[in-house]
Amino acid sequence: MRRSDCPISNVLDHVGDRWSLLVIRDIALYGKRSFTELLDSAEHVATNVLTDRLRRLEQTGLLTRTRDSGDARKNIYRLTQRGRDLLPILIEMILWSARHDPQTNAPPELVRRAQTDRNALIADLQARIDAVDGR
Amino acid sequence: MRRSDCPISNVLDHVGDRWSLLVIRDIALYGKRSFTELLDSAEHVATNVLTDRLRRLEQTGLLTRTRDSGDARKNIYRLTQRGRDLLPILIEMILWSARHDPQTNAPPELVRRAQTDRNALIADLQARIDAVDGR
DNA sequence: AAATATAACTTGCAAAAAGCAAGTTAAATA
DNA sequence: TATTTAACTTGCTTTTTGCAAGTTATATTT
Repeated sequence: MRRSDCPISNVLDHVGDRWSLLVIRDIALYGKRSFTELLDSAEHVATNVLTDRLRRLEQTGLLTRTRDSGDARKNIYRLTQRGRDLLPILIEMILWSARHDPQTNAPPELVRRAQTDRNALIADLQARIDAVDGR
Repeated sequence: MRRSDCPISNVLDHVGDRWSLLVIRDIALYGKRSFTELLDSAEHVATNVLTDRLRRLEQTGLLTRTRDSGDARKNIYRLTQRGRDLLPILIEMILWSARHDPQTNAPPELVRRAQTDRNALIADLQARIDAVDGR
């Protein structure tokens, strides 16, 4: 499983594929929490791949799965603190694309705050996640 | 090729696999510049995969390939500005592992500077890359 | 000059992962 | 009761990865 003791390699062992960080993104930034919501993204992940990624992310402690108390068919996927702490990596990716690939739709206001007010932005985004999760 | 206009997805389209960012790491942080040096990492990438990743990273403008003037067998792989600008992402990955997986060998001094003196650290790392590349 | 070594691949093949469509099960809604 | 929805699961094909061996051009050693 773990390829080396390198901290970068370690992160890639968790989320170093084309889908895992998109799941994290959808939960962290778009407030998605259920399987069908996560399925419904512009990148069109296959159901079996999404099932697999959710299981792996749960197993490695990046998110939790609970049954919806209101609708027993639904699972609710929430980020753990480990998962929420991937936010800075997502932010840096947004900044990279904003700089080097302006065709992507990085929200200008978010980019501006990330550059001027990084820590406060991250705190705000964390707070928003907590709010959605009722914390 | 591009799955969506999302800036995060865009970065993953470039380096969203288990090897590309390790190549970037080895060039940016360990001063490696040739194929054999890049082969010789703890994670043991296969030659055909390394060849493929170098070609892709070159095609998407993250690095350049030139012949070594001293030894005509050697290629020299250097990061472009696009590639060097991935450094903040690598830094955040190191911080994540330092926090959540202390078994990894994140250099404590680098972690400390990343937390207290982020911009200066990144400038220093950039300068070191430039120095290796003779800029 | 000939033999050996090195750098950077390339090829072939088996195994793993991804992608796609269709099917399944349990729970909710009409 | 019939239909819809949520979350998978299965089967199958394509793509990617991993591993070992082979190739070509250049450099070094004898």
